[in-house]
Amino acid sequence: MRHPASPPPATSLSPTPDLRRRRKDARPAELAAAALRLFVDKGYTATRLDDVAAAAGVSKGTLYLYYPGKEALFRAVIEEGMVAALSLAEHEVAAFRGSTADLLHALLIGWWERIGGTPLAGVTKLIISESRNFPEVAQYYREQVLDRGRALVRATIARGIAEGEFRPLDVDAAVDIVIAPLLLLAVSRFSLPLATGSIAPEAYLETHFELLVNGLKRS
Amino acid sequence: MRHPASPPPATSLSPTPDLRRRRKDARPAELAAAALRLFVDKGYTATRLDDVAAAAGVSKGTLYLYYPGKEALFRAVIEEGMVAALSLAEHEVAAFRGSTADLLHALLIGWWERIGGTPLAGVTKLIISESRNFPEVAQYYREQVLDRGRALVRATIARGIAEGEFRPLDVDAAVDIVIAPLLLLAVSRFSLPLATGSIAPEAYLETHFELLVNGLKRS
Amino acid sequence: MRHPASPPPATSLSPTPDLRRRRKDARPAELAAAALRLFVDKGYTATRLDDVAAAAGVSKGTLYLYYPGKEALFRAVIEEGMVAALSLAEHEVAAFRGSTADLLHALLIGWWERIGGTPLAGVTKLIISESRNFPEVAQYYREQVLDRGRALVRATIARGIAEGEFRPLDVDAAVDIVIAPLLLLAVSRFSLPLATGSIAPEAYLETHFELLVNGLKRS
Amino acid sequence: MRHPASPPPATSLSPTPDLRRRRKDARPAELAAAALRLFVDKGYTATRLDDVAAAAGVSKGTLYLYYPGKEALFRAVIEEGMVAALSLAEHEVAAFRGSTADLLHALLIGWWERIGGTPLAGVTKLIISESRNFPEVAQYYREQVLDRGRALVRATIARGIAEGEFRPLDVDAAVDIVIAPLLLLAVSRFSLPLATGSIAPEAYLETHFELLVNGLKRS
DNA sequence: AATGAATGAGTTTTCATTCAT
DNA sequence: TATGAATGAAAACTCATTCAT
Repeated sequence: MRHPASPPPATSLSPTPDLRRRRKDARPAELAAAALRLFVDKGYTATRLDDVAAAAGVSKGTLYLYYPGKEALFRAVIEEGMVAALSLAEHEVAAFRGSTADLLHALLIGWWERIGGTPLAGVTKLIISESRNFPEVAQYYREQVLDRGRALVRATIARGIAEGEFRPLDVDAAVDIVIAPLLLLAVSRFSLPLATGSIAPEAYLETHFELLVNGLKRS
Repeated sequence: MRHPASPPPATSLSPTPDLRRRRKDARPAELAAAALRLFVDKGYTATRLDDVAAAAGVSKGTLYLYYPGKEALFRAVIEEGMVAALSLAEHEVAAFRGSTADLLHALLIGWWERIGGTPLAGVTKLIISESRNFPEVAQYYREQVLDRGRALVRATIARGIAEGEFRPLDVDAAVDIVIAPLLLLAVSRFSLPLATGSIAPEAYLETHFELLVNGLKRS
Repeated sequence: MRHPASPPPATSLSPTPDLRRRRKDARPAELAAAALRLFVDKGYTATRLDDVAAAAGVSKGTLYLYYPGKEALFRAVIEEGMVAALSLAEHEVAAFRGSTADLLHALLIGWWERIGGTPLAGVTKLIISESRNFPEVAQYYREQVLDRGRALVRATIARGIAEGEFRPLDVDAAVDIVIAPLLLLAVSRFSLPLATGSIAPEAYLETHFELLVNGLKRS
Repeated sequence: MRHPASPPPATSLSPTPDLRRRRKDARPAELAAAALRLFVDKGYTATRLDDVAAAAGVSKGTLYLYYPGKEALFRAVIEEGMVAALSLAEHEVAAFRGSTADLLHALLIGWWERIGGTPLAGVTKLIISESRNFPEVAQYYREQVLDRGRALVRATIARGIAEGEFRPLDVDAAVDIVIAPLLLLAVSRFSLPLATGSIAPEAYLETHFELLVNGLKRS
């Protein structure tokens, strides 16, 4: 604890209060979160910046204090959050001890908890809808999210084959079969129920896992 | 009334009446095809009717002779083609004689030939992107396309179980697992390669089928 | 008069009436004229395209049918009219027969009639005000208008010296002294009366000429 | 009340009070100088107060501590400096002893040294560009600067005529001819080289003077 | 039927001004 | 005094829709 006799240095040069500072620091993320919600719901072009501002509780002009324009806001929305979630998953896979089936199960559950069941899942719909209009952003997403996610699943399946737990098969194709239902589940949350005619996401994932493993497992 | 056997006299004021008639009859479909291409590529809101008209080789005003507005054009794009393809599939399934695995295989191949590999596949991306903005259209698509397609797959799996070819399992969830890779494949053609990192669609479908059956089949 | 038996060829392919065509052809010049008036009066930035459209009697959107944006309108305003007037003057100078003093007088009068006394004079104020904001346009104006105009005066003075009518002097500097009052007169019409405290432009030009010649003429 | 001989104790809460005071007193002039530079370069409307503040090294809010708004800043820019320079010239003319030609020469040189060659010359371009948007400011400038400057030249020419050094002529028109090249020279420094195609300002002024006098002087 | 010029409501973006700190 | 985050009115530009021809 600081000695009571020493007053805090009166820095007259930095009178900016903490409250304002904290607000300013949090703004970009708040704005991006509001934008994500609306972009995912209505699409990029159909979303008005007026609405984004209103959803974030600021005026239209304030948006431009933090992002130079609508497209920059879009980039921020795509390039945020997802990458952090992936890094976490990569560490977990590296540290996992147990059967490959359990690892695969952990991957599915982890995906749901940190991506599929969160607002981040909307990014999937957004990137599907807008990739043609933003090729560089799509490129970034592909390299930093899709390819890394696919590598994670590929390593897991390869591990299962190497250890004799899974039968030999076309690993790349299997990766797609693992991933496809996840992506559809994510997209379904923000559009039509393309997947999961009626069942809950958790049950859906369990069935997916069960089918997968019984298909992959050496009979 | 015109006599059926006598062709209309080709006056200089109405040259090539047949050609124009044929052209006129084909117009709506041509316009819808052009609109589909652009809607799928850029999204509904970002597509300008100017561009649709140009792509169809007509003037902007002409669009309004065939469709009352942009939204009507969108409805036409969604509500056309897909339903016909489904009816065909329904008849084929009903008439199929052979193992259920073969039927499932025929379904996947038929889907690719009549939907997945054609411009119609773009409707899938379009519905994902725009369903929130057009709830009634989404409702129509769900009932007339998704539900009927899912019913087809469900009947097939149920047939396999009933005949002892497949092991008993949660049929509804299995339907999703069957369908998800198809939808992702369709969407991938018009956005990012979400599925099929590198392999050809046909090989992708074969692997999907192989994995499915070895997972479904009683071991 | 056309023979009554020969009907005008019914070109069903070009139903565009002359009236509309004539209107469309005249539009760019009408818009540029309105823009010139407002740009000169208020300045480029302070002029609203809404006002330009209103002054031209069209809607805002119509402007964009003829010019891709505000800057293009500015370019058109600067790059039109002045050059044609200059070409005319160049021909007149080349064809002139008479004393150099008379030629100089004709130049001043001709300038007033075709530029200084017309709306074109406003371009001078406009280019002064905006040249820093539009370097390429300024470059064009300098080469196509200023330099050519200056060359005209220079040739005239050189002619006078060569024929012994004027005394030898620094021709380039003299050119500026000839031109400066003209430019100020033009600018004065659209801003403050920088020149011509009170007298009429014609009298102003006559005095300018008289002073010039009595300064140039061999005493 | 503070004793005049004892300087204020330099407390840690108000460091460098003298410097700050001096800074504070100089602020309005510093701000006006920065504003002049930018207004002249880009025009009044196209200049952002953000940029003025940045150029003066203060924050945007600080501007409003010294001027109530953008227009007030414009007024200050116009109404400062020029008047002082004129008063000086008026005194010099009144006290001048020598030939009228020498006086005229001194006027031209003095103008260049105290106005034409300094940032003040920019005011000329600014007034030309903006007079229509600020009629009262233009009125002030006309009365306090233009009319007084013109009176100075008029008195000089009249003196020459009265003393038999110049031939009789229309004095008002002659004033314009004297002034026009100066104004153009000033404007040229901040826009296109309307005057002085290539020569240096000093040589330009000397030629102007020589031409003028040889035109004014009794032959 | 077909055209395409014209419209004006709607959207993005800018910036003078305010005000809490 | 000084700051700079926040505002919102205003301006450039777009595009679905209309309609005279």
